[in-house]
Amino acid sequence: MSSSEDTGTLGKAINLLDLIASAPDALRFSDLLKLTGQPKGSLHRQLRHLVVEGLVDISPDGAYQPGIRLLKFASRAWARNTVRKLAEPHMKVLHDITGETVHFGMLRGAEIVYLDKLESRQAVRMHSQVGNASPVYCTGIGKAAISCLAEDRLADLVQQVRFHRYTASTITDAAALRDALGLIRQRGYAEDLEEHQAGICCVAASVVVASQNFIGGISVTAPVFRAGSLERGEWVAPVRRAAGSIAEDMAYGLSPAHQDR
Amino acid sequence: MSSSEDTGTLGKAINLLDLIASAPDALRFSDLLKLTGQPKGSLHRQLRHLVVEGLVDISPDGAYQPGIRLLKFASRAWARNTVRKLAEPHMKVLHDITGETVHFGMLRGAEIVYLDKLESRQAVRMHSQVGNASPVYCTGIGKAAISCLAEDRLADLVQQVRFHRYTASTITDAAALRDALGLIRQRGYAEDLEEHQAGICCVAASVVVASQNFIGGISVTAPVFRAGSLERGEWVAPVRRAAGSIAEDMAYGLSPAHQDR
DNA sequence: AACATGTTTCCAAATAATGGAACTATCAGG
DNA sequence: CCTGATAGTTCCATTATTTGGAAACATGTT
Repeated sequence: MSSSEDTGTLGKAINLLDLIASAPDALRFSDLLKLTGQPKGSLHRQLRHLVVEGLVDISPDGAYQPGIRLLKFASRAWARNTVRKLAEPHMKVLHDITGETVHFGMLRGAEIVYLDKLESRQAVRMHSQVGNASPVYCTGIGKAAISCLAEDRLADLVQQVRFHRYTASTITDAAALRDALGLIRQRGYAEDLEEHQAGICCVAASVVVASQNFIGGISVTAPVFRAGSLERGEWVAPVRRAAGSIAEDMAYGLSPAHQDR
Repeated sequence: MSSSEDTGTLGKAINLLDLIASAPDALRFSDLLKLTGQPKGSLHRQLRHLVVEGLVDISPDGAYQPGIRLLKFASRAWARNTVRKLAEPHMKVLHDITGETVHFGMLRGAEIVYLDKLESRQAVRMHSQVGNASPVYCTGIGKAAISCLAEDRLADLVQQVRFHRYTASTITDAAALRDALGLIRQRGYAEDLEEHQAGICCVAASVVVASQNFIGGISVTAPVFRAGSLERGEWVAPVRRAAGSIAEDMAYGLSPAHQDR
């Protein structure tokens, strides 16, 4: 099918895990049976394997949900991630300038995965955002990131997107998305004006380092009452500067000249 | 071997992932070759599958590390985890009483995985603890948790443990661990007196709900200069109370229908 | 240029996954 | 207490996948 390499048994298992992780509600065996269309025997075996390995847990009411063993893996993934470490100081600078929430994320499939977040008040729990995956078409970082893709890859990606109307302003079709991307390319930055969450908007710029196959972005997010067009206008330059610095560090800091550890 | 069920291909892949995630340094292909003892062909294929699935990323210098796709999975696992949600208010109470860092974690294999953390100052990044896995024998929660195990299961677990001396006070053999557990059972709470990190100690109590196969604990952690025997003595009752409340909520709150497994 | 080290590809043999069907458990209603 | 419906589990011959040795390929070193 389409462009995905075959990963055999593992791929099937992870697809199942993804299904369980992506579902809005907890799924029972029979829900999964319908969703996957697999025979009972196969599905049951796959689930048992996932459960034994700790990638899936069975909740007290018999529903399947992502397992807590994943926390350990993710904790290591985050701690090791060089890109994130490298971006951190630039996020701080941007955060100091704007005083608003700063996000850093990267493209993964047709979603943006948030790698880090800096918030003025640390009231909101970190896990509520880091690791979260949001659709490309309704986030500033998402649109900024894919505006840099080559046409063939963009076409592939757009085809994968399943549009969902989160708010009245959400982009809900490919044509509108392409229009938006045109404007973003022209301006050099992206905005999300309450397209994902009502009352929240952001200014974002892409961070793309072709040599490392990295496609992502950085953004400043704020509630609408603190982010009128005036404020957003003031954020554009700092956001772009931060994005540029991160890309530069990535391209430069990790070249042959630099020694690791 | 020993007591683990067979999970075929998936199990092998996840073992490999665990190896990559658990290593203190980034591993290259040949490191993994030595560690796993597998033939090149097989290892390469397994790694490729993990990489394609996003469970493993290849860093710019060619080393393998846990993939950022795991962040998404873990983020969901954390958000969905009913036990954690249920424990949160009791953690808050304990945190208000003591003013010190509160941890909540559960047993997974021979390790304690931290499910949540409340800190007076949110200076330390959350991912630095949540999802972290620490050995049972040198953490308060770990010792409290396993002090409640039945003898046969405890024996199994102790056999899995590979003791490592983190500090001068670390328990480094099974006999000493069993002694410590005896005292913990007698007292009804556990302490970690700089056994994992120099300068850090904690008071912990177990949270065990047999009907839900949950084994874990809650703890108050502080630097030694703020946690003398006087202060620790004052924490014992609140910690035990919090542990008891969580266990109670778990036993009552979640079972309209009694499930067995 | 020759070598050592690290990585990828290939394919017949060995092994594991597949999925249909039969079986068991649980529950609601009469 | 029985009956049928829904949910979950086990079994096993067939089929597809993983396995691992060997050889090719790449890259950096003396």
